[in-house]
Amino acid sequence: MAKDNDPLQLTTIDTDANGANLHELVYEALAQALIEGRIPPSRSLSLRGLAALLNISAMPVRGAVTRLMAEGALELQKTNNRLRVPILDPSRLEQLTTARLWLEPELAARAAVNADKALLDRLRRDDEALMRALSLGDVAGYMKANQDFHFAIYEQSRSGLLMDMARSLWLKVGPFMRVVFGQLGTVQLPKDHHQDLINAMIANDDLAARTSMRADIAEGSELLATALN
Amino acid sequence: MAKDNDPLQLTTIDTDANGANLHELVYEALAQALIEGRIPPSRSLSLRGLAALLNISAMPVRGAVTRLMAEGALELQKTNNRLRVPILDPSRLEQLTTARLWLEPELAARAAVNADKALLDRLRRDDEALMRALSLGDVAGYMKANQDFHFAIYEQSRSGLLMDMARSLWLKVGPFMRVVFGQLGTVQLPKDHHQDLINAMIANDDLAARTSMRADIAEGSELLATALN
DNA sequence: AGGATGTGAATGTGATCACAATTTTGACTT
DNA sequence: AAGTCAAAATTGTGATCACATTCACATCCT
Repeated sequence: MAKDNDPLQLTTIDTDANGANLHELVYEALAQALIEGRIPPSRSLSLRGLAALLNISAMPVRGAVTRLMAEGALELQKTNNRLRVPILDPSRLEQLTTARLWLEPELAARAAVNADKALLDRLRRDDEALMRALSLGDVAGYMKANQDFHFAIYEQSRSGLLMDMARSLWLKVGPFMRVVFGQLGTVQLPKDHHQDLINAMIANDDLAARTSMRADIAEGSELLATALN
Repeated sequence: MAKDNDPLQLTTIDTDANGANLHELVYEALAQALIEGRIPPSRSLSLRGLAALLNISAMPVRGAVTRLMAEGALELQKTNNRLRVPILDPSRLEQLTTARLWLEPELAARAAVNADKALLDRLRRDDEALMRALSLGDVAGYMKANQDFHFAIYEQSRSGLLMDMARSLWLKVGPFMRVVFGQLGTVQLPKDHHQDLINAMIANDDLAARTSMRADIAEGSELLATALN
């Protein structure tokens, strides 16, 4: 049954007063939880359990989970029919990193061309939130602020298909980033490239944006790789 | 209701004598149909229609279609609740091409390192089938042989995650490739780079594999771009 | 005749039930 | 007290039903 002290902190589903479908809302809630690392890899989920947690039927949860399994963010272990976050073995991590190291610099370069004042305001705000979380030792807050920062940029690229690919990659790394970053503590988390990225956006310098983003991803992935091997 | 003369030619679902789930089989049948371009962009599908076509309930079809919508291979038009292949506008095609031009050469390079005799045999067989289809003016046969050729290589890369990304991209181009290639006729379809790819695999030359694959994708995408603009 | 209109069919979505397979549990045995 | 085994609860999957919305088409009115 549903635990009251739920560590997942799923966004409460607004059953009515919303145009979207229910399974869409469930998907977004679960996806956000995965990206922010609120679903630990060890945790085993169940359709009915999640449904009870959200006070809805199991049906929309099934749809949402099906989608997440389709993009490899969740998997159903065939041996024991258990729903889990797929283990990030070295090979998987290497492929994920390779893809991110190409895709996200590309998105940053495209965003630099389109950058405007609204983006800069948002980036500065997200960066402040990130630094604040770092000083407070708040890993969860760091994860969320970091995601906001990155996807504010990707959004500006106006390349929805590539951005969706990036989001799908974040879905798979999120849970493990959370674990590793929690082990390391906020002091060691990457942050130095964010100012470079902001500067690149100000100057509409796509080349600088590309290299800065690449450095940012490389640093974060390095932490993951050393911790997981 | 189900038309008897069904142009989709969905693989008949083997209800029993199979370990996999039903919605998994439906997914594979639909995905294969999309990649081979047997589902024209104009065609509107329905859950119950497909279910009747396969002599099963609408439930597994729902699961399969949900997955395909998740990866952007199908979409549900919000205005009229109709299930269709998403239109490949110029922006979408550009992003798709950009992604393929990075991803698939990378997969080819990895495959070249692992290439063995079994792969070469399979590539030669697929290439023969491709040439045969070309000479017969059989666009559908060309699509299938071309897919077999490419994914035999990608399989050899032993990079499942990246290969899945590639498959997801093919899902989105397939229907439009079929249309455009049908308009052009088999004479103009790309084929010259396949022998280069085979040679690169023989020599375990990852660099040559990368450039040949890039040329192959570029040529095919060029045809698409000129036809769709 | 041509356009508005209303009725029935078909759509995706969600809930509920049934079922086989698995896990967990709890009582019983040694 | 520890191991064993059967009963009960839980799992994902699939079928069936209900419902609001939308589409298609025949009908009617002007």
